Amino acid sequence: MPRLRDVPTTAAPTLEDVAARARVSTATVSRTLNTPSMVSAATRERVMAAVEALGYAPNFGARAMAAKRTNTFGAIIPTMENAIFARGLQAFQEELGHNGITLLVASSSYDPALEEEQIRALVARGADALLLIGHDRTEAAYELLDRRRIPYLAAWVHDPASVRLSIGFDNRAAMQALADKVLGLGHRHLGAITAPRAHNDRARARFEGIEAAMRARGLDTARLQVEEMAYSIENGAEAFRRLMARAPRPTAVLCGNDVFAAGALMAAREMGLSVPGDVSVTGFDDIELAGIVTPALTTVHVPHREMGRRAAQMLVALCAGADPGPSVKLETTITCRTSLRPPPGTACHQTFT
Amino acid sequence: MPRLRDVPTTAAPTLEDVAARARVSTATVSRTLNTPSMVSAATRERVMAAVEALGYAPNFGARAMAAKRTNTFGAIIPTMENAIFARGLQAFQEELGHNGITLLVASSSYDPALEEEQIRALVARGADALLLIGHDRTEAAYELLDRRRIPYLAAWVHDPASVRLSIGFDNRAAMQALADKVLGLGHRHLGAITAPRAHNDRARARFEGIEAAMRARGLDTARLQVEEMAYSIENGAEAFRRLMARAPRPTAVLCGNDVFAAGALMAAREMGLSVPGDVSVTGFDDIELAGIVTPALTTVHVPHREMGRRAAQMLVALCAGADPGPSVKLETTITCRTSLRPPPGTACHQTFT
DNA sequence: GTATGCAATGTAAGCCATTACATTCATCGG
DNA sequence: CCGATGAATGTAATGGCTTACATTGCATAC
Repeated sequence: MPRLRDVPTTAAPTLEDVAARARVSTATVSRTLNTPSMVSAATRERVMAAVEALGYAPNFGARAMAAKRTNTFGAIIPTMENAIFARGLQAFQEELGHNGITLLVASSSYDPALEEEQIRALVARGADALLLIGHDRTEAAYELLDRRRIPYLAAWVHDPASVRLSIGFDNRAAMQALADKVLGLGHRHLGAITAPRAHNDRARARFEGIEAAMRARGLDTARLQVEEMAYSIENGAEAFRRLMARAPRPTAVLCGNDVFAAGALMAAREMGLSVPGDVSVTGFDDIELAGIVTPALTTVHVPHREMGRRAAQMLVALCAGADPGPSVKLETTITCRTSLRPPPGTACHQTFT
Repeated sequence: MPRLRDVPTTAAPTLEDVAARARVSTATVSRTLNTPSMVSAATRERVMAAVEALGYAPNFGARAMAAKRTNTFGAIIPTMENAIFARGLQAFQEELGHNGITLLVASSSYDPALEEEQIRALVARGADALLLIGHDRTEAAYELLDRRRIPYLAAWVHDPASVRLSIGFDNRAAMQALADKVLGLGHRHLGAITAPRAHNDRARARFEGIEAAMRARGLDTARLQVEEMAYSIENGAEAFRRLMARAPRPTAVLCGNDVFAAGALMAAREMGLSVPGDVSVTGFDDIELAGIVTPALTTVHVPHREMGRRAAQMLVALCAGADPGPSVKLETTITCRTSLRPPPGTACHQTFT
């Protein structure tokens, strides 16, 4: 049986160890590491050699305590279980990386109390700034952030009514545009699958977008069949089944996101329903999944990467005391794939792209 | 235009502030928070009231420095871009939560140098223990961990040849079983899509599993067509296209994971190839995606949640100085869906479940 | 040659919580 | 009624780093 090499245990080397080895003061070592320009080239070399030899890595806690900043940002997203926030967050992280900033991520499970707790935890950990999703959170959370003057930014939303700095898109208008397209194809019996709207402004706005589209065409929003469930593929499937059991049966189901829509497609297949032959399905977000499922989803495309990148830039500016500029509104587009078509029984020559 | 409420800015309250307000010493406050049983009920109440009133949260850095532990574990996974590690990590995190431990996650992009850097960063941040994926990493990384006596655990692998503690499954045997099933159906021209094997023992083992299955049936492994690319849907599609251009064209493509397989299915559809009519495709991991794509993937099911949960238990034990037990080998199974069938031209009455 | 300024480096005061050790005080046995 | 005991609390050292301020030494200007 193989044996582990014996490695001598060593306490973590400290600044002092490095200083002793390089025969300088701890201040010089610190400067070499943080503001190299303040140190002569010869000294710098000697210090770096010592750092190298000792495998020195600064103790984070000590550094944070002394410097009062950590070069760490935090992000709290509702969930990591699906890819909805993955791409945006990836871009956010990359951009932070270019600025020498580390990202700490936490998830709140769409629960305001948990989000507040996570905010507290990240602040205690010394996060210099926070990226949050949407505007819906507890009063206490806002108070904490404002009291401590922690810069923060709400992403994934653009709500003209809010004073808080944000970067995102108009969820309501985006969904309204999609719903209008659906109605334009002749659909009159719509179903909607939405996430719980209580603490989720994005879900609320998207849902209102559907209602707005209907009202704009003089349709009674009471005709809209609704299922409200937590985001998940399985729930999307379940909600779809329920909608198909309603009377009148919807000819188009608008899903609050692509994950729901993927579940709906699965359920449709199981029920022997053809999409888009018997019923149309739309998504929202245009995550990778949307292009993979069969039929590929017609959905709202969101510029996730740009949102993440620019969010990072704004927060960095904010932290530096610079002007981050006003809230940013990004444009969404509708990505037309194959899951949306006119309702059954519509003349074939009708255009529907 | 709405205006922000004016919130009085306050520096973060410290232990001393709390102590002053509760008219006790800082030691008593600390004890109230960490070992409440050592404090009288009356004092405890007074202290907690002060904590509440001030919105006090202990400064993480200071605590880490004084206590020499952080109740924080770290995990470094190769990627967050797809769901491969999501479920296992979720379970890991949940189990840690039950033990009052916070999880910090970093990703290495399958790059050993970056992983080493991340390890260093997490250690500097005071991680009490680390969860790592696989056994392939730099000598320096191992040395660092051993020197500092940071408990760590390799997950997603079970390699009998390694001394290092691990929890996972036998990637080689699992893939061999699947490949054997494919060969058993009559396929003789196999294609493989693998992740870069250089620094990835899981990818290597899975690939060797295919070769082993072929050898066990007396087949020449030279007949195996290989494409090696980084994990991604698009790369899976590209690799599949290339394999289909080879002669002889494979009748079954074994993918290193479900993400590749999803890409392969997409490419097949674009090329007008029927799966599994013209060509079979298999995955690995059985992530949610596997059941969603059309056709649904035949793949290797991995007990991700159990792996995550037990990994947490082992690391917690290790940290407590208790015996974590030996390395754990988990069993995988083959999940049969519809993407695998005998090669075209095979008699129809043949069983292939 | 002296005054001046500046670059390079050193000294030491914090930052905030934990905890070993010291102190206080009430209770109990004898 | 005294000393011993132990629960409750306080005192102060400690940890590793940054940075304001102090010092040094050299080049430049006059």
